Amino acid sequence: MADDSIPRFRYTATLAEQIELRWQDRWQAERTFEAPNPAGPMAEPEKVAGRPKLFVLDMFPYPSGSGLHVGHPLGYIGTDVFARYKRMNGYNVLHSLGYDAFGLPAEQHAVQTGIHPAINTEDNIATMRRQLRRLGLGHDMRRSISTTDVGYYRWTQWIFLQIFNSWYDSELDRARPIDELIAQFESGERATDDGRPWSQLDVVDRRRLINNYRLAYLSDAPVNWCPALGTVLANEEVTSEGRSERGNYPVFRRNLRQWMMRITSYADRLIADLDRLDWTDAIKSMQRNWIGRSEGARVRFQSLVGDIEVFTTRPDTLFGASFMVLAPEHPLVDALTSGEWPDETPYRWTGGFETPAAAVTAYRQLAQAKSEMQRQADTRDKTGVFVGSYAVNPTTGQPIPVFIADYVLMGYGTGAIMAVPCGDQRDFEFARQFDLPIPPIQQPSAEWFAAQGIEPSPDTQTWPTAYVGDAPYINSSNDEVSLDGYHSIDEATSIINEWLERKGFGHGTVNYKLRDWLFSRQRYWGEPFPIVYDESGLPIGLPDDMLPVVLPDVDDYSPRTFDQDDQNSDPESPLARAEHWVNVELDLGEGFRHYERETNTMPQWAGSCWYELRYLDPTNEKAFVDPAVERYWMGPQFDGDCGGVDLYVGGVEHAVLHLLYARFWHKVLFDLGHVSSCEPFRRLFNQGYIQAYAYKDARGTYVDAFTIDERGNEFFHDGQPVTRELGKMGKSLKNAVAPDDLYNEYGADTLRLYEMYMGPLDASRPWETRDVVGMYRFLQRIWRNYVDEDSDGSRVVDKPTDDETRRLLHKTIDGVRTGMEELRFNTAIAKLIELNNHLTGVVATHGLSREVAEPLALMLSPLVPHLADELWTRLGHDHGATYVAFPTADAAFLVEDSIEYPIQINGKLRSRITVAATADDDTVRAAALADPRTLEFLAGAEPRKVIVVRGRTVNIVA
RNA sequence: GCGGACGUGGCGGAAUGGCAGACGCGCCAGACUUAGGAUCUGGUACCGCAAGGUGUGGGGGUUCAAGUCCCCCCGUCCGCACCA
Repeated sequence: MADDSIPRFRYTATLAEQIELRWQDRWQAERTFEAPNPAGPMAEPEKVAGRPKLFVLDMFPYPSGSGLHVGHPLGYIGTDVFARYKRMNGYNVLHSLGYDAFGLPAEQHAVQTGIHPAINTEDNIATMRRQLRRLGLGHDMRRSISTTDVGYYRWTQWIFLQIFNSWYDSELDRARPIDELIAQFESGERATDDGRPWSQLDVVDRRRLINNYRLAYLSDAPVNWCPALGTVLANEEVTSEGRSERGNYPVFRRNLRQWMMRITSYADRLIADLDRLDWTDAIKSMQRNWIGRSEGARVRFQSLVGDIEVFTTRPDTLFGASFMVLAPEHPLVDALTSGEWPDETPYRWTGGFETPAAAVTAYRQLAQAKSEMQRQADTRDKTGVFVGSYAVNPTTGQPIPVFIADYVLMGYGTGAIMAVPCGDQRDFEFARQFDLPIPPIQQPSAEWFAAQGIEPSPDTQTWPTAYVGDAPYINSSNDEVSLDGYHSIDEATSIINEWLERKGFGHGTVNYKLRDWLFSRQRYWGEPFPIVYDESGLPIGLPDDMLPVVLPDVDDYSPRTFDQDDQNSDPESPLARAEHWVNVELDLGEGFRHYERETNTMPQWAGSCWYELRYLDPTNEKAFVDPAVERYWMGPQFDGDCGGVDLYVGGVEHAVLHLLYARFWHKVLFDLGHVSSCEPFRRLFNQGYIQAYAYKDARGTYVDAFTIDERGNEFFHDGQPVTRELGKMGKSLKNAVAPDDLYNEYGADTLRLYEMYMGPLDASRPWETRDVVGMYRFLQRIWRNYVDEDSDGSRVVDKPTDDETRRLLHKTIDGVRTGMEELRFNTAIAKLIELNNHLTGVVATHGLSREVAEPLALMLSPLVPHLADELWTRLGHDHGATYVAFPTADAAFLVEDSIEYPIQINGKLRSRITVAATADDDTVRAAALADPRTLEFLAGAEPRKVIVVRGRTVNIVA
């Protein structure tokens, strides 16, 4: 294309870039997006007064070194459009973007290059800020913190200490300062765990006792040890195959001393408060599933070596418990394993081994090997062995055999179950596998038997499956309690629970899948714990005035990693090598003494648990956030509201971990009175992903997606056929499109507009570079309607527009407002295109009336702010459109003079009539019936019924 | 298996229970052009020359009226997954 063929002042990528860079500089110089606070160093009370506030938040990114692709900023553009729209509606909008910068990639980069991760992180953040700035995002840069800033993580450490110095009062159902617990022990109001009076405990015992109550505590419980990564992992970071989420390495259960957070104390509140949040059902249900609340009972079964406690959701089926199953690693298994097989032990139960001990050992090995083989191909065959001893069913007094089997998991409930084969499908299958009796305790309905294709019968040998559900109980009574004749699970459960409690065999309870949160990692690039140890080996929280505990500079950042299968290896924190840092002399109230620092660091999740709060008051050195500032931006807004961020936008990948952890921390801070909001994120919106086609050759290798020949429905690379699939955009799929390419070709406003136009923000959609041109053409047409392409002169005229255009303008304003409010920018843009298409016809002859030019420029402002500000100032205004009121539709122009009614006969569109908008139903009805086409279709017959829907339609039932 | 979301032209997608397919891409035609990968105008669900008919995964239902509400089935995607 020859350059001289383009009009000099056309809206090209070059012109767009000039406009965009100029406005970006001006916004920065004029501090356009700095949001005033009600108090503190960013206080501008006169700007805050009388305006509603809005806190818009993006899930902050990890500052990757590899650069952005067009998929990354989708959500950021969405929040920017919304924030800009709200600013124009008078809101005081807080919108910023920080960086979640601790974590593995920076550390690995440091190990490889020998450059300190802090330097690399800083570089990456600078790069990312530059790339995002080019998009024209209206962020308050003063608030753009990084989790790795000492000024930030000092408060992460402070919050850790708040959690460490708290306990959960289950009666008041909230966290309280640990001092209040100590006071309860001192006064005797609360008994110590072993009953000894507080005064008789020595200092170390007291500390040990208190430590058991802290919300952050050290535990020797089994944790997930990943030798290949050289660190322990949270349950949430381990896949269902027992491998690491990151890297897919084997993970082993090991007893190691690690920091835990008592998130389980908050399980019920984390579930209950979901009802008060404006989140999608999908995310809420993921959180509920993850917490996994189930109501049931704990029941103790006597055995020769002590009670075996089980958790069951069906205590009503206790009479049918005919055997027990323990997880292979259950602590009672060794004691329960008898010296030899009892008489008449079926051969099948023994696994073919001479002794129970041999069978148990062999089975445990098998179970372990199986979990390492990732339980591929749903081999759900029930396996297990008899341990050679019996327990007693408390309802019947009968001995029942005890098995171990891998279908019972140590990590859930008590790691042991009572097996009720007639009422639980897994137990049923196990019973069938081992020829165990299946005593019937419920009489299913005739319909059930019919559905199974068998005759009704209490003989469970004929049943193809277990029966689960309400049904009359049978064989369910002893001298003291009877369920026989009852037929609802709820009724039977409360009866049996009452009996269990009375007899001391058990009690109703609630069980959760959620476990306490493993909070320590053997990593360098993370927040150091504000914890030291004295000679007792017990942890001591540092006083606030010793914060921050700064991450020491070390020569070797690398974690000690091991062969991925070396499960006997031990974690070793890189910080342990910084001996001068680990060993400190501190005065903690008893004069200077020697202490050793905690050498673990916090997990990457820590920094993202509270960053939204720091945006509010990023420079505060007295507090993590000024309470008045927090109350202003995040406080409850209405009755029953928890408060929190007004709009939080991010991907579903954080549905569980980040959102659960952040809610937990926020609730602790709420309980302790540090924040006024009881939830961090009132409204959560999950943006979709930008997908892109990826192409694989015959060998299954991804090939460059930009050198594909498309012939009909077939695709070729270098002449070879390749297959197409839709995936996430990214380097590994060789289908990433860089924003720079779009800037060069079209400009940032076009890119913004295209991303918003592709579809609703919450849907994923494939990127099509060839579609971008549509938005480019639209902006060019806009430009051409305002500016003469040849002379750069204005085409705007100071005279009123015509009626038709005016009505369309107000309809557009109405539609655009709706789209903006509902985050459906695609429909808002469509309305703007319609208006502009109409204007294109008008402008050629009449010029562009200022009456339309001004509101159109303003409506464009949230979407294409650079172009809009340029047009706005060309209209004679001194400043950009950021704080100019968004146009309001005048209802007078939304009503038409006349309305065209479609006439349906028997629901089918047959004709149209046009009547005055003021016509009442009878008039419309008469006009419809007088319509020649209607008469033709009715062929003289009387209509049975005529329905007139004002302003919509007429339906005639013939 | 359980839970959640969803299914509309060649493609991305629009439709408070009230004219299905707004808007964009692509495609077709025309205008202006030495030229068009610029711009402007018109057309474009499917079948049919037309009149007309058929159409929102499939089947049933509610309703004057269903893409939208209800039931069943099929399919896609996401999460959890031997959770007692």
